[in-house]
Amino acid sequence: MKDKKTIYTIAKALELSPGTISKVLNQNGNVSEFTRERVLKYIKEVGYVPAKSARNLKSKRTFTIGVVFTEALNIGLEHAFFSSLLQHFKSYVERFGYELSFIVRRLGGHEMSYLEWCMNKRVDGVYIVTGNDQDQGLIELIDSHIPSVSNDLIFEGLHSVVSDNAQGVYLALDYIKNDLKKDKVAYISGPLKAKQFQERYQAYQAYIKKEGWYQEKSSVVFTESFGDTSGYRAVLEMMALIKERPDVIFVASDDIALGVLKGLRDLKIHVPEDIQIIGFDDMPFAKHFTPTLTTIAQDRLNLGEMAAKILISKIEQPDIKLDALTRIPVKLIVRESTQ
Amino acid sequence: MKDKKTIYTIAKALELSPGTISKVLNQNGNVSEFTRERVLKYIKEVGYVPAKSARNLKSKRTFTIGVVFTEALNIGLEHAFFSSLLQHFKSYVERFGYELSFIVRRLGGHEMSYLEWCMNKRVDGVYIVTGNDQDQGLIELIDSHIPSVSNDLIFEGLHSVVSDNAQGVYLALDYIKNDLKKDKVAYISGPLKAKQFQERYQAYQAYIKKEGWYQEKSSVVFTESFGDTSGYRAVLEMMALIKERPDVIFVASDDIALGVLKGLRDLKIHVPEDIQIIGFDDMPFAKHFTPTLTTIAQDRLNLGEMAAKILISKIEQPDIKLDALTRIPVKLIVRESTQ
DNA sequence: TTGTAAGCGTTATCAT
DNA sequence: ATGATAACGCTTACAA
Repeated sequence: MKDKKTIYTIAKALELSPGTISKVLNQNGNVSEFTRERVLKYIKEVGYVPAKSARNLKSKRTFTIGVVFTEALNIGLEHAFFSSLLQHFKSYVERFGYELSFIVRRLGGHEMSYLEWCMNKRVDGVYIVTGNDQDQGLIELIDSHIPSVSNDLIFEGLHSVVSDNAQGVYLALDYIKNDLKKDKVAYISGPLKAKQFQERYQAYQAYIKKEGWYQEKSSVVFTESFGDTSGYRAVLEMMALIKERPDVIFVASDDIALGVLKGLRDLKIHVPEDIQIIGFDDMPFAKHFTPTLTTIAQDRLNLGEMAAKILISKIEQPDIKLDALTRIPVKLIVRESTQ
Repeated sequence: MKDKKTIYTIAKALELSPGTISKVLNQNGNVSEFTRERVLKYIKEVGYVPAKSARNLKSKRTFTIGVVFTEALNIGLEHAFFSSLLQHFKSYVERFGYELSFIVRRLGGHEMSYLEWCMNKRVDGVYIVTGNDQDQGLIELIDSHIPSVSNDLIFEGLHSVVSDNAQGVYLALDYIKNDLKKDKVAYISGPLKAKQFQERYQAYQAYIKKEGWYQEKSSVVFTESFGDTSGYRAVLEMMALIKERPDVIFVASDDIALGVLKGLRDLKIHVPEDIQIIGFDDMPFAKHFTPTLTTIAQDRLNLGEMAAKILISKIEQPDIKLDALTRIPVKLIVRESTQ
């Protein structure tokens, strides 16, 4: 086992002072190009890496980003869509030397708010993978001076990186119109308390209105919650109440669409022969549904990486101003549930 | 914003010395019960939490566990089964004040081995969610003095917490024999380079032999890899070569079983009418397969938590000896793919 | 351009 | 039982 290396041992080996080593490590201060090279070379040679704890202690920076993964759903990492965002975010920030730390509500026996936690841990920034916008603690956090970014919530004062929901809805509806040549469509939405479902619903309404497509009261159903069970209930309700059976049902998320598919199967309504289905998200499993699901693919890689990029720039260049909302384009993936 | 709290501010407020505060925080040293209570109460009141970086710097402990998530599969958090283990592990260790940090191979521009990383970060222990047992770097890490535990790999010198694979195989085969009343069975195995697949295969062989069940050469097929694509190929191969069509195919993992289901569908072989399928794992999506999958459920909660528990005790009581292998019972979940 | 030295907030070892 | 004080390994003025 190699013995412990510190800037002192390095300084001694190179007959320099610790301060100088520190300067080359932090690429600031004045160091001659020659010394710089020499130090860098030696460091690489012996595989030295600065002790984070010491650096953090002194510099008040931790190179750590706090992650908010809402506990409402309480499935955390098991949720495929958000895990995927997190995965991409993580890979990106790691390239810049940051690491992630999940924000936990209790530390050392003391129950604490998000903000308290972040201040105690001295995270450099906060990444909200998914959160609950009713959560006062979250709002307090967002309103604080700590840089933050979200891949989910959208609201005042928070920088969000989200999919272009309106574009997604138009893509789906254009496809129904131009390729499927249908115009009797129904819509199953997630709960409107989520801003993203609001956006999708508004776009849907706008499109329908513009095209003057047939709609009846039950052509739109809102689910109570987010999972497939909600979708199952919603489609049963819709089929029970609707007068003219739609040609296509557009479902606001794949999770919900999974339940819709199941509901239709139980009703002996065939997909895509009797009714065609289009989802939204392209969650990893959508391609394994039976039938495989046509859907609007969110660009998870881009969502996660863009959020990472923005957060890092907010941390490292606090002065530059950024737009509060970044939209990531989506695209249509055609599979078996439409034809 | 409350002002920053340190043991100094606390000491001052309570008219004590910083050292005393430190002592009560660390439950060691001599502090009168009275002072203890007083400090504890005050700390809770103002929501103080020790600055980790300072503590780490001084104590050489980080209360951090390094996580190895093999890069071979390269899907990391997106893999539902392992994410789930990680999630449970995480929840458990957090209750004891530990946090997780993913082991990354390059830090600050320097490419490094697992062991180097762990030493530099000074993690207290290592958790291998999933790893590649060919990986020299991993082996070096395991052989080091750093406490470690695995939920996947099994080998010399490593403490593993894994499912009782043999029990799982017996459960499935007993079910086939006693409930399904069948005895013409085939087996699709994952690659034997994974120890867990070895165990399952051995148990299968032993059972078949004991019962004297019919087997031909193609009654067992090994996939090349882990995903559903492998399963698809394997079942096509099996169906092409096998002489007497089996009543039941037992598949060594749900991931692979997904592909098997798809393969059979393409072959117009109905499940469960023509052939019944039993998987292994009970990954979160198995209940959404079409048909839903009968499978051997691994107890993910228990696997993750037991690994956590063991690792913490190895860290905190290095002297006590533990068995090198902990088996977690599995159970049979009957769904639509058998009848 | 480089060296010196004072912290950063803890813990741990001595004194008291 | 409590209080001073010296590390821990780094950053950052400031001095040389």
